[in-house]
Amino acid sequence: MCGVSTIQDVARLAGVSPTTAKRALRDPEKLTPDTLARVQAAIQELHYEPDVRAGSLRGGQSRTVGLVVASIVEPFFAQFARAAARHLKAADYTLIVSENEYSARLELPELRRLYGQRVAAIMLRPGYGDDSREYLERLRERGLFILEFDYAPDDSGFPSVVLDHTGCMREAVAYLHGLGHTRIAALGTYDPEIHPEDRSRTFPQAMQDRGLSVPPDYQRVVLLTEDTAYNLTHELLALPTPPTALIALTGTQAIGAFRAIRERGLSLPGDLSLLTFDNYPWTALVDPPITVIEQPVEAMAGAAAHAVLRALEGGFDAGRETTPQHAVFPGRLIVRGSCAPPRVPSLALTR
Amino acid sequence: MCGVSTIQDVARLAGVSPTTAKRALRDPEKLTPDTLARVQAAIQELHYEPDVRAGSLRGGQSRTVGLVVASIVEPFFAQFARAAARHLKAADYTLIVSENEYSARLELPELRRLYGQRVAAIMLRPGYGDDSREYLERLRERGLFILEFDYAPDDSGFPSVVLDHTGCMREAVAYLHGLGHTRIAALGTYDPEIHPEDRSRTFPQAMQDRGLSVPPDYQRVVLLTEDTAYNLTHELLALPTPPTALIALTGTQAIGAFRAIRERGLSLPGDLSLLTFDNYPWTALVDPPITVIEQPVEAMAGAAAHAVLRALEGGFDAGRETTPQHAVFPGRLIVRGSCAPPRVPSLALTR
DNA sequence: ATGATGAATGGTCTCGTGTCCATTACTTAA
DNA sequence: TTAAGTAATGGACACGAGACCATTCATCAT
Repeated sequence: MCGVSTIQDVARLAGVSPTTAKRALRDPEKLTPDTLARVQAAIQELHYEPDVRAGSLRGGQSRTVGLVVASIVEPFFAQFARAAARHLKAADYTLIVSENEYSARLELPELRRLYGQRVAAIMLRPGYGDDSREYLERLRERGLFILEFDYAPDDSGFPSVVLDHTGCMREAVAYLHGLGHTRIAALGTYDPEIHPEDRSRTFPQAMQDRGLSVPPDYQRVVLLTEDTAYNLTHELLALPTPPTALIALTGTQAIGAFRAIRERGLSLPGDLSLLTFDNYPWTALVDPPITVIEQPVEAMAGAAAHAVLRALEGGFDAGRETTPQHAVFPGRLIVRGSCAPPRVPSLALTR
Repeated sequence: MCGVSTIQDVARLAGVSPTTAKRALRDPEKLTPDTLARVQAAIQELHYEPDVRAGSLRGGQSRTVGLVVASIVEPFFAQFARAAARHLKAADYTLIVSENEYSARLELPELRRLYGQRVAAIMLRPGYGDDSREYLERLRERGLFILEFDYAPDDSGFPSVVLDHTGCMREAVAYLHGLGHTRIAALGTYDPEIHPEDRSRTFPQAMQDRGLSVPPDYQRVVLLTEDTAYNLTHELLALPTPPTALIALTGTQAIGAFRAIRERGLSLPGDLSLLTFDNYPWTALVDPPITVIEQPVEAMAGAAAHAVLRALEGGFDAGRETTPQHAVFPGRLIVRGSCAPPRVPSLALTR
């Protein structure tokens, strides 16, 4: 009873050839009812389960898809992973998840590992830097379907699924400006190498569209973590002319910002306005509840999964479209209580 | 340049046999420096990456470990997955994560999928019910190392890594009782089929140890989700003699409970005390900050990963210990502001 | 009665790698 | 110089399943 049973064992027990035995699983209608029953009984008795590794060895790629997120602890990515896994599971694909911590350097070994498993496709939140860029191209040449999500570099030749970061940023700035804010800071400034990320990148433009500008001393290049958001918030609020409104780029950043704001004894929204991306449950529970921009996570994950399935299942060159598809999803501003007009009339308005 | 390159291609390019070529990867010291250099150059040029599926086909099991969590969106499990993945990655194992939503019925297909991948071991938060019990036994007979974490059924013959649920529950009850509470409710009642979970199971005993009892109308069998915690909280607080203290069994439950409490216009800790498992960042941010029991997630995940590695790497029967190891980790009560003496002197004290 | 047809089943090769054994060349001691 | 020994390299096979082609047997039309 110990040890693994193969289709050979099943065949022997049922008194048929291996070829016939596996037909019981793949084209049952091709078999005599009697034979079918005998084979099925053998499968039952031996608890036979096909070895997908051996099966996929022939065809080249496995029924496996890699998902590289920045951090599985960030609920956005966890939700994304869950939803994508559900869709892929329904098509009998297995998802392998790994993390890159927003870094292309850490991402490279993950990609190698996934390729070692001969995944059929990779869904990737690209990390910062180009360390893995070349490798991704090579994977595509090797026939893998590569899809970027959450962030897609400008020059990316891969299909992508992203939030409408630009539109969301514009809406956030418009909302805060409409309340009277002019001294607005985002928790992180764009940097092509250290912090290339579309929310921070489009923030200055969103400000300019409203006739506003970002003071140089509001511009700090940081990473997307709770601690850096915490430190950055402290630094910004200690400036001679601190911002009157803060935009956190992720829910994790919002936690750091909220902590710092509370430590400084400032009250929301009286002393300061706070707005964040990601509608996490806790954002509605704190006092005041935080105004957020919600991402359609499920929809984006579904779109990503279906793009993968279309490329893999679909005919010959379904994955080789000449122009890669770029899907952009709208965010939704949910106004709660963390934003209000600034206390002191802004000087910038009189300029 | 298109297509996948194999060790054969490398060998051909380097002008050696496949056997020699792969020695460049496995025992480089066995080769002449000259040959080694030639092969390495070929590997570089072709960007050769071994196919782990083919490699593992021979040995039976793959360098792959399955992790079945209840919900990847629950930060406890996400953290666990991250930490376990790090340890396993260091030993060159790949982690495949899947979810069972606390249900053994949903778990069974997940186990089949993992076995189809011929994972070498499975780390499992067992679901409720015995649908998959028999299958797990069979996997063990097949040589897989099975480890349970977070929850281990009484009769489980598998090694396990769990929190000291009993001790934590006792500490929670002792703390609340020490404040004067006698009408304490846990958000969920033990049921062998629907809700077998150690926190709720040991709650009545923890109460009894203090001379307290759980009123029948506080006992409701529910699932571990935000919505059920929300509904249950509403129901409990609508009782003629509602509890004066609530214990949420998970951080997700705490969100539901907090929402319901706020909706009823009750204030913490004046009208009601709330205590929860899982020290999530937001619990310190709400008003009042919530008193929690923190789990040593990283340590538990590390212990689980090392148990797996010991069983897989270690000699012949390292994984076949006669008595399975059961590791129990202590929780830590972090007192914040959500618990206080009950407003009305409890009648139970005078009984 | 015979050839054609088609259903049911079996045989063989392939995938890419690891393991084991065989072979070659080259050194060293007698 | 030769036998023994060793370092370096090559060849054959196994792993488990899928793909494709071959074979057997019964049925049916001519």
